[in-house]
Amino acid sequence: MNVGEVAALAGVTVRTLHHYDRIGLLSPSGRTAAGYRRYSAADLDRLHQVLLYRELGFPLEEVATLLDDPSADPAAHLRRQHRLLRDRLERTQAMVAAVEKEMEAMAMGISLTPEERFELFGDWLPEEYEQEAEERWGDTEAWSQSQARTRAYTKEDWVRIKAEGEDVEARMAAALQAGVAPDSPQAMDLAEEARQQISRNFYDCPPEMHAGLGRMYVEDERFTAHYERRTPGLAGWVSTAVQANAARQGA
Amino acid sequence: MNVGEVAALAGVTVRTLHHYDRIGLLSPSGRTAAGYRRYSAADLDRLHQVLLYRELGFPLEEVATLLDDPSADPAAHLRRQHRLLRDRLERTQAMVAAVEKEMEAMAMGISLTPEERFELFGDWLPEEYEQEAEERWGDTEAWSQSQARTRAYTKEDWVRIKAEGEDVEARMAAALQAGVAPDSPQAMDLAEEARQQISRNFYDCPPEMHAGLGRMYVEDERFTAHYERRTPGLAGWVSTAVQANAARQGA
DNA sequence: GCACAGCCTGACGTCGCGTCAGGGTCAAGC
DNA sequence: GCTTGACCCTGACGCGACGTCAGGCTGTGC
Repeated sequence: MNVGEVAALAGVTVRTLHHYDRIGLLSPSGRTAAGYRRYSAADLDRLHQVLLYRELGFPLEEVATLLDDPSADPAAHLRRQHRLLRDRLERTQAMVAAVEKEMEAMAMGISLTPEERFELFGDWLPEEYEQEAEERWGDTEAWSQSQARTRAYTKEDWVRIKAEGEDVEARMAAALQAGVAPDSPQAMDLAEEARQQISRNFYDCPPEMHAGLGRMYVEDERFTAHYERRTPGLAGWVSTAVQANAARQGA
Repeated sequence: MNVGEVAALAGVTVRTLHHYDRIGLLSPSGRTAAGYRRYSAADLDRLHQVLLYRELGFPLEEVATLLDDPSADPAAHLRRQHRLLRDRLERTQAMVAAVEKEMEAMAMGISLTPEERFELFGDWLPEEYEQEAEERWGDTEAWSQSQARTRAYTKEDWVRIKAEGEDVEARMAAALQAGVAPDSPQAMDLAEEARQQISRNFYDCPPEMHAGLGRMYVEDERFTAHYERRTPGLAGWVSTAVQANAARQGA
């Protein structure tokens, strides 16, 4: 792909891509004879990561070191991005609540003190700090353990993990065909097994998050197709089971 | 207050305040004989607005015109901030969902297409655009009408509005003392009346938002005190009634 | 074969501050 | 009354992440 196409796809300007090339953050993997930049699928992948981290407030130099860190596999990036995004979500919710509070205070004729108003800004570590905390977290045992966990997978590990996943999926398909209701305890147990498998092998997946994934299984055709290829109706069955299981866990 | 104190309170640097002074965005209302900047409560108020709009991605110059616009009263700013924050909330939720989708895709061995990955960035109007849309919205009839609505209040209007609020509160207190259950239809009707009053006189307050306010009545001592001063137990009663009413409306 | 969109490389401009430098101010303690 | 150390002032330069020309080459549809 040429710069213009990439820029349009990613929602950035051509100048931005030039800039990323110049500073070595994202150099296209090829050039035409005339010197035109040519971006590969892998380049797009990297650009995606860059834009995510950039939106999360990281300076570009920092982004480069993050992405070039050989000890960070894709799963590690996803985990970090997920955590940072959830932090941001919390912060935004707090700000919405604060504004609603002010609205209500106005309607009731109460006036808030400056301290109350600045609460959000005061004890808020600006986004730069997030990465600092992130770096510190990065050195913690739990983190590096979980990181080491996925990184240390050998080819055989992957085969085993794949097989585990296959196994649960097959048992779900069998249950569906045997007429087991997706909100039955048996189905929920299978869903729970799948959840724990994800948590063990990939990333921490609390019930609430698993419920979100369950919804996606029927909303996103890619995932629907994955299940439907095995057995028609399986996507919906798994989706319901996963959500029922999450509800059972109190999510 | 001196610059240092203000900076500490607001979570910004002294240099930032100097900068805002230089560009005329926020000039302290006074100086000491020695030239020290002295910030009043009104200055703090303005700083608060500045920081909010800044965090929402507005360039400082834009912030200045927004805040100096004589046709925008405090309520108008709150409404705008509320809308922008809710947009941001939605966007962040979408990003969280996207990352979770990628995590799951990885676990399932599916790989997403670049188009899917860039969806978020593609059709997303970067925050600058928000203000543009905002400005366009700003010229729409509905908006200027509602803006004119609050701005046009005379002193008598305020007295009337205050009286309206007093009236509903008094009837709520009476209901409480008469032993009316806060989740009874009668209580919910009073809550609904209060909600419509807010929507009429101040800002659009859908049931869902009203429910959030209801929670605040018991969580925030300022609002709790407002109700408890009138009648002990009223804060909790109103809170329950408001939330029950919101639930009744399907929120 | 030519118009016109798209690509290239400098190079300078901008925004929102960070970071000195060089010097006055103020409250506390001796 | 004098020092000391924290706090304040005004320039002035620097920086990150691009925006915005300028001047010139490339690729394609008619």
